[in-house]
Amino acid sequence: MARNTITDELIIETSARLANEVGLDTPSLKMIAEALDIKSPSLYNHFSSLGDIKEKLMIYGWTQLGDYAIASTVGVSGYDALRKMCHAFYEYSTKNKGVFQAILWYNKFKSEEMRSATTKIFAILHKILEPLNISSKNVEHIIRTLRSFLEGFSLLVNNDAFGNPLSIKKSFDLSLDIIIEGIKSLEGAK
Amino acid sequence: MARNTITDELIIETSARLANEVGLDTPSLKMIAEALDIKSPSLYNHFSSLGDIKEKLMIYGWTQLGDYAIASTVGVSGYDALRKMCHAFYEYSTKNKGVFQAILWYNKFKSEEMRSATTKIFAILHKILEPLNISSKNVEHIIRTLRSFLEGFSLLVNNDAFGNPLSIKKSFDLSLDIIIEGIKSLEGAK
DNA sequence: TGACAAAAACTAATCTGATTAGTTATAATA
DNA sequence: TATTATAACTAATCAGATTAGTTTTTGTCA
Repeated sequence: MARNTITDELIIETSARLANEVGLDTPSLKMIAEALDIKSPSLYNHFSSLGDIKEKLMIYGWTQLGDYAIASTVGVSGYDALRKMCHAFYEYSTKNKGVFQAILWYNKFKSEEMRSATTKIFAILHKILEPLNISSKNVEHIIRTLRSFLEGFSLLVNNDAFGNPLSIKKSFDLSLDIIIEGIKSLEGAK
Repeated sequence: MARNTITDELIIETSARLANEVGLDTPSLKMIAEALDIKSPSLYNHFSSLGDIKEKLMIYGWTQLGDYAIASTVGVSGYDALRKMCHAFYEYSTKNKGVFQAILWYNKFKSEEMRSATTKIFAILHKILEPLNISSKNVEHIIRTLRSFLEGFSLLVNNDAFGNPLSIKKSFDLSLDIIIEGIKSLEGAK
């Protein structure tokens, strides 16, 4: 062993902070190294490339986002829990823009590590949705609907893609109303 | 004037093709120049930087996507038109992955050119939604819902972010059902 | 028709940042 | 205390974007 002040975790946390401050594409090995007070080639003792760091950042992000979303559902259930979780997702994504950018690169088939970083949050989503009288074959589809909306909305907000005259919060709440009412009426009709 | 075989448009079209083939982040000035059979510094006679090219690609993408989406609604109206337009959006986005990646960078406040590239499609969306008995103050919010869902879903598909056991087409159609039913029931209740 | 001026292409050079090679220092452990 | 693996360092390489300066082309106008 040798000087072990700098851990892999510390590097990822530092990269996350920098990415949130300046955007994901911007932090270079140089910036990360400087923030840690080492020289950039030393980072190769921990990661194989800048791309590798970004990938680990994605996994770190999913884990954090998952924990945060799950924590938000404590003590509630049903559609209330679903709403809380969506709000938590949105909050995390817009307060951690750089990490969220990394999260968007998620590719289910890339590695076991990636899949497992998202297992928990999917399991909780299932637990929330299953008692709601939704046909089990539709639960999986509905999770895709929610995910698409949440990632899309957060991305648009982070990019200032919405015109400003209209409240973003109202758009988000109304969107959730629409989706939840849509689920109810569709499943009621079944 | 001088040798005018290579136009700005040709450069953007070539970049679009390359981006769709290898991903937006990948095409370098070198690749673009090689595809056009010129040297990379010559590109600076047309664009100020690689970032500039990507921005023009975004505008090109929004224009193409807009035209394609609008064309899809010819001869239909109401929720049918809405569905067609959504399908067209999805189709374009997943068949032009690189350009779609650029489209995601859209920032409403960045330039007049960008705003105007999206004016047409928003105008048509308004025309479709307004006769549907939706309160006018909600039309704008609902457009945000749709946009979020469409961009999010396409992004997830392009990244192979969905597990495969389940049909993506069914997810998309069910999602549209949910959103449309949600709009109806919400507006009916008003 | 022929010379000019603007535009576009070229080559050569610079700069930055990622990555690799090879060396040195440190800390755990036997 | 000597060994050894690891992590950090410096120096070097490489690639790609960008800039500087030069040459070529072509539409235009006298």
